[in-house]
This record gives sequence, C-alpha cells and structure tokens, in this order.
Amino acid sequence: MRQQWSVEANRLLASLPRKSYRELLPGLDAVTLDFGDVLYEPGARIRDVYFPSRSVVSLLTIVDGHSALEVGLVGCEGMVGIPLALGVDISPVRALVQGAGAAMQMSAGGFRKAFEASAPLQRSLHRYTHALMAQITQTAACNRFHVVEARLARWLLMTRDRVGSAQFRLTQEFLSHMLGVRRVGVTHAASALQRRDLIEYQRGNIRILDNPGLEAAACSCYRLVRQRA
Amino acid sequence: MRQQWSVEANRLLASLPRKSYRELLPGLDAVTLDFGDVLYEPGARIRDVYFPSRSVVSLLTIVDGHSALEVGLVGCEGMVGIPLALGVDISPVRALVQGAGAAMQMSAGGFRKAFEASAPLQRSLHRYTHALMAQITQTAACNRFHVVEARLARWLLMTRDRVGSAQFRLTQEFLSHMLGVRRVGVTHAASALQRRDLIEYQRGNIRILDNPGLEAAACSCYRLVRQRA
DNA sequence: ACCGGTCTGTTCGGTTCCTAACATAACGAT
DNA sequence: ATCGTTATGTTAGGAACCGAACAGACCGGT
Repeated sequence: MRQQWSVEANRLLASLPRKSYRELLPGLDAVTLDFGDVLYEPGARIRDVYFPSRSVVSLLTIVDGHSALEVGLVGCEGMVGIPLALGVDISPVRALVQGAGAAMQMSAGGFRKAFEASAPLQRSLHRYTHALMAQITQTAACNRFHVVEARLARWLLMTRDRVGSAQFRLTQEFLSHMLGVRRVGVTHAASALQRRDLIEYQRGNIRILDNPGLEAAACSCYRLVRQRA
Repeated sequence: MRQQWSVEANRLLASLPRKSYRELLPGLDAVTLDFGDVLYEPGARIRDVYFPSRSVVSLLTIVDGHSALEVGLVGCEGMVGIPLALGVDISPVRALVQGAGAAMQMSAGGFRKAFEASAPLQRSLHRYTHALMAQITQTAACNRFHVVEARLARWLLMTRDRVGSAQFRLTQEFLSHMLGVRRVGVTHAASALQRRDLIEYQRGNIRILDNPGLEAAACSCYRLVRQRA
C-alpha cells in the first residue's frame, strides 16, 4: 500500500493508463534517496532511472572540472534519466539528490524494455523531455540576465514546489553551486531576502516566510516554467 | 539531381536507410532560407520542420520581451522543429536563419505521419534531440562562466563548421543578440581578436584567419560540443 | 557629390560579481 | 567545557559588463 502510494505520487507514473502502469510495476523498486547522493556523473553510463515522488534531484553541468551550474530540477513531475528515453545511455550531467525522500527506481534494462512496449509511457516521457528542454532553456537565459537575488528566490520557490514544504535543508555553499556563483554572492542575496522577512535561515535550515513576497522578488522565469509544466 | 544532393547534405537524412528516406522524399521540398528569416516564434505553432543542408539556424530564447540569447545552433547535423518529434507542436524558442542557404522543408502534418511510420527516423531524431539538449546545457554553462571574447570565438568556430566556410556575413549587433551581451561588448571582443590577427571583419563581413589560434582563444566548450556531436 | 542609413568605435559612470582573505558563530564529539 | 568542524558574515580591491550616448566610417542611391 505504501508502495502503491509512492508510485502514484509521481505524476508521470500516475498519469499512465492503469494497464500500462501495471505492466511497469514489477520493475519498479521503492527506494529512499538521501541528500547528497550522486545518481549520475557526467559521461558515465546510466544504470537506473528514477521517478521521484517526494524527493528532488538537481541536474548539474560541470565546467572546467570545478564549477557547477544547475540546469534542471526534477521532482514528482518528472523522471531522472531522460537520455534513456532518447536511446542514449550516457548522462551529460551530474544528477544530485537535493531533497531527500522517496522515489521509484528501475534498472536501465528494465526501463528500455518497458519503454519500448508502452506507447503511453513513450508519449508521457517525450512530452516531459520537451518540458525539461524548455526548463533548461529558460534557466540558461535566467542565469545570463538576472541577478543572484532574483535567481535565489526563484530557486527556493521551485524547490518548495517540489518538496511540498516551506522548510528544507541546504547550505549557502550548496546553493552557490546551484546558482553558479561564489558563496559570498549567496550570503549577500540571502541576507537581503531575510532582512525583508521573506525567508529565514540558520545553518542549512531555510524556511520561506512570505510566499507572495518571495514570488515578487523572484524573476519572471519562475512563473514561466511553472505554467508550462 | 540537385534536390537529391540537398537531401543527402543533411546528415540526419543522409544517415537513414535507403528505404526510410525514399518514403520521406515525397513530403520534402527543397527551399532556400534567407538570412533573417524567422521560422518560429516562441509560443507559436510549428507549421513546418527544416533539415538544413548548407543553411544555419539559431535557436533563441526571448527574455522579458526584449533580450535574446542563443541556446542552440542547428546546421546540416540536425533538424529545426524538434518539439514535433516529442509530440509537442509549440516552439519554446525563436528559430532565426543565421546563415542563408538550402534546406529541406516538410509540413508538420507530413512530418508527424512520416515520423510515426519510420523507426529509423525516430531513432535518429531522438539521438539528435539528446545531442541538442547537451548543447543547450553546455551553452548555458558557457554563458554563465566564460567571458565574451572566448564565447565569441567559440561562436565563430561553430558557425564556420556549419556553413562550411571561413567567411560569412554578420554584424556585431546581430552577434550581441546571440551572445546575450551589449553590442559594445562584441566590439571590444572582436577588436581584440582582430588585433591578434585571428579574424578580420568589416561591415558585417567576418573572415577567420587563424583557425588554431581562434580555437585556442575559444573556451573549452567548443571542443566539448564538437566531439559529442 | 551629396545624403541617409548602417555598421563600428569610443567614452564614462555605475553595478554586479569575482578573488581572496579573514572573522564570527553555532554545533557535535569527547 | 573545550576543541575541531561547519556554516555564515564581512571586507577590500579589481574585472567584466551594463546603460546611455555620441562620433566616425563606410556604403548605396540619387
């Protein structure tokens, strides 16, 4: 029963016709993803795909070996391992668990078979692939044009939407990797938001206090990717 | 015969088994894309797809109504209209002809039918979709971390690869939209490259003089997306 | 030869973010 | 209670780029 719930909490799986998803079930394992887990490294083979239910996974590009930048955020609306749905088994990005929680896991081989056998699954995943491309595109422009404070606000809101809670754990150091800036920049932006009573935080615990206020502080990208998803 | 050549000049079409591509042929029209043509506007319906042979098409996101930023560059290695291969008929980006030249055009309806009927076409396009996602991802990081001069060098090299010529027409104003910076920034970067005898240009005519030199001036992203494509 | 439009070069003050340190504060373990 | 570790705050100088405006150069048309 608990497993059943987990499956349905992922919107991709939940949207499948009953028959399709019953065929899928035997290959799915309920797992818990822990904060900091690295699901894929760039250039490495994809061994499993994941359908997050209450967990959140960041997709990061690694530049010049050191700098990281988040390009996508996957929660219960998506799947981690999209390249497999495109016939490629190498991940171009690092997949990092950013919010611990439940997910359904499936082996790459099992997924390939299930994917080929199920037209509804193909349709869902291809539509999601498109949404993810749009998200990556939007993020690219956002990172280019918007200031850190607005990007931070957007990122906190997107995370909240995916974890389903106004409070979550993450350090400024971690955030700096997501936003592709120095930690100092995050400190400045976060202090500013806290000073305006939009958020509060201490030692890795962040809580959103003023939702509409934070949305106003975020760049328009937040609304755009939200209404498109 | 001329049409035959055009078809084969697009690597996606050329890689199809003879049978698949013969089924495709009746729906394909040889067209010439002109510099500045807008094939799609963001949010609008995709009416046709394009397989460039000697033309080059930029994919741009539009932010806040005014700023533009290139996220992808499509030449003979790809197709313009990838959303259709994912079951979506709305383009999230503007598609702008950046290098005039020949392409094969196909109506959205014709493409959908052909796509559903041809497994090899599906495979090729899905693989290309993955490559395009990787390119967008790389571009996102590049725009975030690398300085204008290196990005300009990369962009010139990528364009050269796709038009197949060391000389092409484009103004600094145009380049500034591609790179997402002010024109002044392009002037600075271009002057610097010219001063080092890597390129020469005048009134929209750019010529690459020193290939290895320009590659050295470009950021590593150039090599990365090249070897992956 | 002249004019208008396009393309390129330059300037200058201001903002954002970087680089690189160092300082403080909270927490956990012994 | 103390100490090491982790998280956050602060500072200062500099680089990259912005915003806005203007100046010169080149071209085509008449």
